[in-house]
Amino acid sequence: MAKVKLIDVALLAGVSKSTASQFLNGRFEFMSKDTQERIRAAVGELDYVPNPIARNLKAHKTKTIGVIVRDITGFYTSKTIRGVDDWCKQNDYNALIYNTDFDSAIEAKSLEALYQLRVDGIIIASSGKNTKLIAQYVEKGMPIVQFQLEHDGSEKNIILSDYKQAAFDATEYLIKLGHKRICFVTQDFKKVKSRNERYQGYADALNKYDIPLEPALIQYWQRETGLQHSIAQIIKSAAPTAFFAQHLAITTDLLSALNQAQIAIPDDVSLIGFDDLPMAEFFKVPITVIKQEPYMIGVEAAKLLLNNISDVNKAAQKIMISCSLMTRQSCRQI
Amino acid sequence: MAKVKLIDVALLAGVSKSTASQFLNGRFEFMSKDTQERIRAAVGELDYVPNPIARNLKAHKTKTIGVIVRDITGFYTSKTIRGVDDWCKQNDYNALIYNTDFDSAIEAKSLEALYQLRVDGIIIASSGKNTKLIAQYVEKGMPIVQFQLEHDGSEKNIILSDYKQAAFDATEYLIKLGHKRICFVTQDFKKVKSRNERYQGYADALNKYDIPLEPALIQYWQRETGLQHSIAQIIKSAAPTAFFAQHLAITTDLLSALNQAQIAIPDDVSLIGFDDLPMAEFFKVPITVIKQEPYMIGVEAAKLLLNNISDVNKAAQKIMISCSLMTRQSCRQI
DNA sequence: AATACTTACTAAACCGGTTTAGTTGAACAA
DNA sequence: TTGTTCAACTAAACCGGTTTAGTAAGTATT
Repeated sequence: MAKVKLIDVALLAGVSKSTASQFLNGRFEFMSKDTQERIRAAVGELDYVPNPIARNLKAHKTKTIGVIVRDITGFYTSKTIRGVDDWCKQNDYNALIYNTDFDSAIEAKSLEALYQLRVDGIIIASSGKNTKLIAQYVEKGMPIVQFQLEHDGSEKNIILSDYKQAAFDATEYLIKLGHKRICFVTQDFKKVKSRNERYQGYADALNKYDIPLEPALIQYWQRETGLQHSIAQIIKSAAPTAFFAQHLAITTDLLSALNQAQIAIPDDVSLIGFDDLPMAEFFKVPITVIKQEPYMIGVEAAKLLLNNISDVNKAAQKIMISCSLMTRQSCRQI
Repeated sequence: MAKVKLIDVALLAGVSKSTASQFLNGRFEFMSKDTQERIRAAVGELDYVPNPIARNLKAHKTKTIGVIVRDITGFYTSKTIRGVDDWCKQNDYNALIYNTDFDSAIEAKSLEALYQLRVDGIIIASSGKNTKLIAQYVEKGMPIVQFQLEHDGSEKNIILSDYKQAAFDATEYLIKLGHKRICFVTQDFKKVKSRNERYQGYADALNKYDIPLEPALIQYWQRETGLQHSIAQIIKSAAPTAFFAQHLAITTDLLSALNQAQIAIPDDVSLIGFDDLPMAEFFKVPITVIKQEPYMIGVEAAKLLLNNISDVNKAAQKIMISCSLMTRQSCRQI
C-alpha cells in the first residue's frame, strides 16, 4: 500500500526529514519560500500521505473515541451514534462503537478494551452497574461522558433529557383530557434516577390537579419477563382510563397486549408512550409520544467529550435537553 | 494514563526488552520457566498493557476496517453494521463507520480517509458512482468487500441478496392469489443490476403464468421527488389490483399515498414491499414483505473481508444470500 | 581437548513519524 | 577583526513496541 514515507519526500525535495516534517505541520517560518515549494512539489509528485499511526505514537493521541451503547440497532441509539459520529468526523476524530446488549459484564470489558486501545475518551450509556469502574477510569485520566444514565450518580460529565418535565407534560395532557386514573407503567425506579424523575413528573402533575396517587396505578415491567400483571388483571384491579408507558419497549409490549385483549385505543383506553416509535404514522392508531432528541444528544455528548479532551481543566458539565410531546391519535377526551 | 511501558516490565523482571516482548507474544521457548514467571509477575504488578499503536506501527496493521454505508440510522443498515461489528470484535478487529448520506462525493472522501488511516480493509455499500475509484484502491492493495451493490459491475468480493428469486416469489405469490395486474414500483433499473434483477424476477413470474408484461404497470420513483405519477393517475391509467414496491422508502411512500387517497389495503389493492418494516405488527394493515437478512449480510461481509486480509491470495468470492417472503395481511385473494 | 550444538538470553536496528538541540554561513555591530 | 545575531536548515533522540542478528555459558560429540 502507501509505502511512500517522509524520508522519500525529504530526499526528493533535497531537505532533511525534520524540515519536511515542519512543512507538513504548517510551521513554515523555519524555511525559505523556495524550500517550501520544493517540498510541496515532492509531496504532490509522490502522492505522499503521512502515516497517522506513527504520528499518534509520538503524540500520545489516537484521535479516536469509544462509544459504549446497549445496541446500535435501536431506533434511538442509532441516531445518537450518528450524532456522535458526525461531530467526531467534523473534528477529525473517529468513533469506535461497542455494543453491550444490556450486559454489564460486557460493558466492563468494553471499557477495558477501549482503555487498552488508548482512545482519547469514551461516551457511555451505562447500565448503572459499573459506576465505580467508570469512576476508576476517570481517575486514571480517561475523559468520560455519559448519557441515557439509568442510575443515580454524582457524575459530572453527563447529557440528560428532561424526563421529569416530559413526564409532567404528558400526565398533564392526559389530565386535561379528563383522565384521572392514569396507569404509570415502568421498570423498577427506586434506585434508578432517570426512571425516578419520570415518576416525579407524573406525581407532580397529579398533585397539581389534586388527583390522589394510587399505588394500584403503578405497574411494573421487566426486560426479560415483560409486564408483571396481565392487562386483564390491571384493568380489573386498577380500572385505568389511560396508560403512560415509560419507554419504547414497554410501549410496544403494552400495544401488543392491548391488541390481543381486544382493548381499543383510544376508545377503551388512551395511551402515551415515552420515546417515539418508527413508522408510527402507519400504525392502526398513531401513538402519542414523548420524543427525545437522540441525534442532538449524540452531538452534545461528542461536543462535551471533545472539549474535555482538548481542555483537560475544563469544568465538568451537565447538559439537559428537553423532550417534546408529539400528539397523535391515541388519547381521547373523556 | 497508562504510562507503564515494556522497558519498565523488563527492568522489574530483570530481563531485556526483547525477552519481555517475546514473552508477551507467547514465544516461551526462548526463555526459562523461571524467567517467564518473573516477567508474568512484573506484568501483573505493574498492570502493564502493551500499546497497540506502537505494535501496529511495526506490524503495518491497524486491526481496523472501515465500513462505508449510506446511513447508519437505517433499519436495515444498522443491523448490517451490527453483523459486521460483531464478527470484527470476535476477531480482534475494530470497525470505523463512515456515512455518505447517498452522496457519492462523500463516499469518495470516505474511501480516501480510510485509505489514509491505513485501515486493513473496507466494506462498502457503494452508490455505484465510484466503481473506478474502488477498483483503484483494490489495485493499490486495499481489500474491499461490497454489499447492497446498486450497480452492474464485475466486482469480485461481494455479498448479495438473491433479488431475482425474491421478486419472482413475491410476484408468483400475488399471481396465485389471482392478481394479473401487478404494478411494479421501482427506481430506474436500466443500469442498476440489483434493481434489474428484481425486474427480471417479476418478468419471469409473469411469463411463467402467461401474463403479458404491460409497460403501464411499471411505475417509477425517485429518492428526491417520490412517485412519478400520482396514485390516482396510476389507478386510472393502469388499473392495478396489486402493488409491488421495490424497497422500504418506496413502500412507505406508497403507503402514505394510498392512505391519503383513501384506497384501502387489501380491500381495494394488495401490496407487497421489498424490505421489512420496523414495527410492522402495529400497522393499520400489517404489510407482506420480502425480508432480507441484514445481520447475516454484515457477518458474511466481515468474514469475507477478514479472510481477504489474512490471506492475500484468497480467491475473490461472491456470496449470495436468499430472502424470504414474510406474508402478513396486505394481500388478498381476488 | 577441541569442536559443535543448545539454551537463554541481549544489543541494536527498525517501524515512520515529531521534536529538541544543534550547526552553518551570512549579515551586522562594536 | 572579532563577536553577536539571525535565517535556514540538520542530526539525533524519541515515541513504544518487534525482530534480527549475535553472544555467552553450558552440554554433547568426536
